[in-house]
Amino acid sequence: MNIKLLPEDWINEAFAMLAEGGVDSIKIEVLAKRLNVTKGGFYWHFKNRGDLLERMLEHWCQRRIETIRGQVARETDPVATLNYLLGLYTDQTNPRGNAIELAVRSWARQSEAAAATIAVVDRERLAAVAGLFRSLGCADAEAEARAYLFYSYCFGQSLLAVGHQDELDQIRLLCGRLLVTDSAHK
Amino acid sequence: MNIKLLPEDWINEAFAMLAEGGVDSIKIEVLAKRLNVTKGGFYWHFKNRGDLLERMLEHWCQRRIETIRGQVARETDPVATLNYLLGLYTDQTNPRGNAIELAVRSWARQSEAAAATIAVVDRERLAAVAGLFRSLGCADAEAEARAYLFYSYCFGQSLLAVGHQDELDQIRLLCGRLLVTDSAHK
DNA sequence: GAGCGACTATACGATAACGTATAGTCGCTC
DNA sequence: GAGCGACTATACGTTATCGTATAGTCGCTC
Repeated sequence: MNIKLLPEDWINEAFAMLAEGGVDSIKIEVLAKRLNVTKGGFYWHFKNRGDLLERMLEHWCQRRIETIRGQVARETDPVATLNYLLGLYTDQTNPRGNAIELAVRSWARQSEAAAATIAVVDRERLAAVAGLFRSLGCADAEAEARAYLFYSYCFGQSLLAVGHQDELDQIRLLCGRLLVTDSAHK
Repeated sequence: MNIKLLPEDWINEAFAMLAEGGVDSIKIEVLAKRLNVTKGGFYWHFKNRGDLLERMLEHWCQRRIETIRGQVARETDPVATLNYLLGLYTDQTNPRGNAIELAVRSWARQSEAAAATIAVVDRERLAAVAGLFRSLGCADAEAEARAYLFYSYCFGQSLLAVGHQDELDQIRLLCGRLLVTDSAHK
């Protein structure tokens, strides 16, 4: 009756659970129930829970790298690209992606494998953004520092729980200026 | 034979577990074992697991507020204070405090109570740091934005997993300049 | 040294999760 | 329409954890 579930489907739903409650909240039977099947199916596709987690990391790593490469490759205006990237983390339009990002990073604090994965992704993203800053005329060291600050801000910001929306919008606008626009005026 | 355990002791050890593995890793029996007693004692001091978690939040909230107030009250040179605060998060000297900070924030994503707690702490800290920036001559809006950027950087930075130590030191030095020193030259 | 308050130790029942085993179903091909 | 590969459903054993109950111990006071 139902269309067959692919490993992708399990992984996707597992990411939803990850976003909602962290790695530890990924329970196989709960996951199966959310997909309206029983856990028997899970063990067809996956060796065990660890296998799922591994494949989630691979999946996430690949997508993140594809995405950042795509975004920078298509770049014409570095400032616009930086502002766009910034928006990915500050906009309320992508709460899920944001939650996943944080959850994976939280996961990395307990798991070597996850830590290794985010290290790969971070290197890629920092290199990409540092490149943008260089094309705005920053020297190598400053470009790297600005990239580092840039991503720290992106992630750290989702950890701060303050302010009302309009107030926040104002603050973030100014932050964007400090992070991006200022670097071009030199 | 053993000196009696106070609720504080339980809470402290629970924070250690929190730092190591997140809220979900706080298991009562494991906690008791780490204190070399059995869980019977736990239920003498605490109504149940939720009670422990609540009291941990209260404890954390109080300490964080005391700390930030103390640090700012004793202030003579705002730049030095800002750099000192920055150091608290970047130095490797306080990995535990850092880990707790992140773990509590991660916890806040699953729990209303934790979210409310960090909101209180964040408000306090942002107000304190914004005050420092104002005393460096920043206008209100800019001071708030800089404070927001400042703390986002602090937390976000512990989420980034890249670079070797010497490289990182260099980057962080520059970030400190972008965040703090620059704001004074206006 | 009896008794009490503040605990700790042990044992228990309940639930939830993991992973396995086994039997069933469904859709496709031949 | 038989058979096969790709799954799903059900049932099971095991372990971890929660919370409770109950009995013990320890140190102090009177």
